[in-house]
Amino acid sequence: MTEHQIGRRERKKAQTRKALSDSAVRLFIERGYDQVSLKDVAEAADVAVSTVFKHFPAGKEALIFDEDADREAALVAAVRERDAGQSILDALRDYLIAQGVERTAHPDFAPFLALVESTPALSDYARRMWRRHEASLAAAIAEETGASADDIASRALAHYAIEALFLVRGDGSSVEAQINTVFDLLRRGWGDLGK
Amino acid sequence: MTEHQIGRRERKKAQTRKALSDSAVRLFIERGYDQVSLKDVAEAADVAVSTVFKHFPAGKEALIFDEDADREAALVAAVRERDAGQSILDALRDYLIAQGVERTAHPDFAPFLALVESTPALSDYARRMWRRHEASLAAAIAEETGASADDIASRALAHYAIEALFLVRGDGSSVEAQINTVFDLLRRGWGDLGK
DNA sequence: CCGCAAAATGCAACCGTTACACATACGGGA
DNA sequence: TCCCGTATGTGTAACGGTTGCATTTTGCGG
Repeated sequence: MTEHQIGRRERKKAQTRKALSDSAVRLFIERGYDQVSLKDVAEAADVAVSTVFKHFPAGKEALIFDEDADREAALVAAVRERDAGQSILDALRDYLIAQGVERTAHPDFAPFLALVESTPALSDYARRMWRRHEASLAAAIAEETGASADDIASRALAHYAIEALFLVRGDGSSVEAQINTVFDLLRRGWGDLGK
Repeated sequence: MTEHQIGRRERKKAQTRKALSDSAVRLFIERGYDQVSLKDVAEAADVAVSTVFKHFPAGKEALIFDEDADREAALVAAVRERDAGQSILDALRDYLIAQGVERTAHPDFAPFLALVESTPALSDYARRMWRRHEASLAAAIAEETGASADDIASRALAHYAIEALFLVRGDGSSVEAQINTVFDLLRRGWGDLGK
C-alpha cells in the first residue's frame, strides 16, 4: 500500500496552486477583477494558461476561493453536533456569527472582502458556494426535527440562515449584532424547531 | 408633436425581437441551453449574430426573459398600495402567490419552467432579476414602517419574501400552500411590520 | 537506470461578448 | 414627391474564458 508521504511532487503542486491563488488575489485587488485576464495571472505565477485550469477547473472566480473544502461538513456538523439543549436555530446562528466575525477580525482580509463585495461575479460565486450546501443543511435539519426530507420549513430555514450572512452590511452595527437581529426575527417563526 | 403611431419600423423591430425570443425558447427546450449557441438562435431567427446583441444586450440568458420591464414597479406597488388594514407581509404574500400561480396555471409554461429549473445559468439569472429589485422593495418597506433606509429587518424581509418564490418545489403541495407555509413562519417574526 | 504516471505545456478551436465600420430601410419634413 | 437623418441590421475582427488533445517534462518507485 502506498503511504502518502508528501514528496517533492505534491509539494510543487501545492506550491504552484498557491502561487496562482496568491497572484490572482494580488492582481485582482490591484487592478480589479475584470481588468485582469487569466493570461495575466498565469504569467504572474509563471505557468501556462492551461495549467490554471488544471488547478482550478471551476474557472476564474475559483482562483481566490480556496477554502471551500469542508464547509458543508462544518455546516451540517454545527446542526448535528450542537450542544445539548441548544436549538438548531441558535446553533446555526452561532456558527454563522463565527464565520462572519472570523473574516472581519483579521484586518488583512479587508481589501479581499472589499474586492468580493464590489465584484458581482465574485459575490455571486460566493453565494453559489454556500447555496451548494443548502440542500445538505436542509436535509440535516429535516432529519433532526423528524420532518420529511423535502419539508419546506426546513428548506426555508436552511436557506434563510445562510442568506443571513449576505444581509449584513458594513455600515451601522457589528456583524454579530446584525445576524442576531435577523435570527431574533427568524426564531419567532422557527423557534420550535430542534427543541 | 410626433404621435407614437406604431409604424412598419417598430413593428418589424418587435417582430425580430419576438422571432429571436421564440427561437431561443424552442431551441433551448429542444436541445438544452448549453447545447444551443447564439449562432444557432440567430440562424433560426434568420438574423445576424450581431443583431441578437442589439436586441438583448444582457446576453444569452435574457433571450427567454422578456417580461422583466415593470416587475419592480409592481413589487413596490404591492406594498405601497396594499388594501387598508392589510399588513405589508400579507400584501407581499398575495402578490407572490399570484406570480407563482400565474405560471403554473398555463400548462404551456411547464416545459419552460422545467428548462429554467434544470439550467443553473437560467435559474441564477432569474434569481438575479428578482434580486435586482430587492433594494427598492426594502426601501419601500422601511419607509412604510418608518424605519431607517438601511434597516436590516426591512432588508431581510424583502430578501426572504422574494426568495420564497424559489423555495417552492413541484413535488408535494401546491404553490399557494407552500408560499403560505413560509409566510406563516415569517409572519411570527415580522408580523408587527406595517400594522 | 529505466519506465510509468503525474504535472505542465502548447496549440487549436469554440463560444459569448464587444466594438466598429458599413449597408439598408423607414419616417418625417421640405 | 424627394431627400436626408437615423434606427435597424450586417459583417468582421478581436478579446477573454473554457475545453480538449497531443506532447513534453519531471518526480517517483522498482
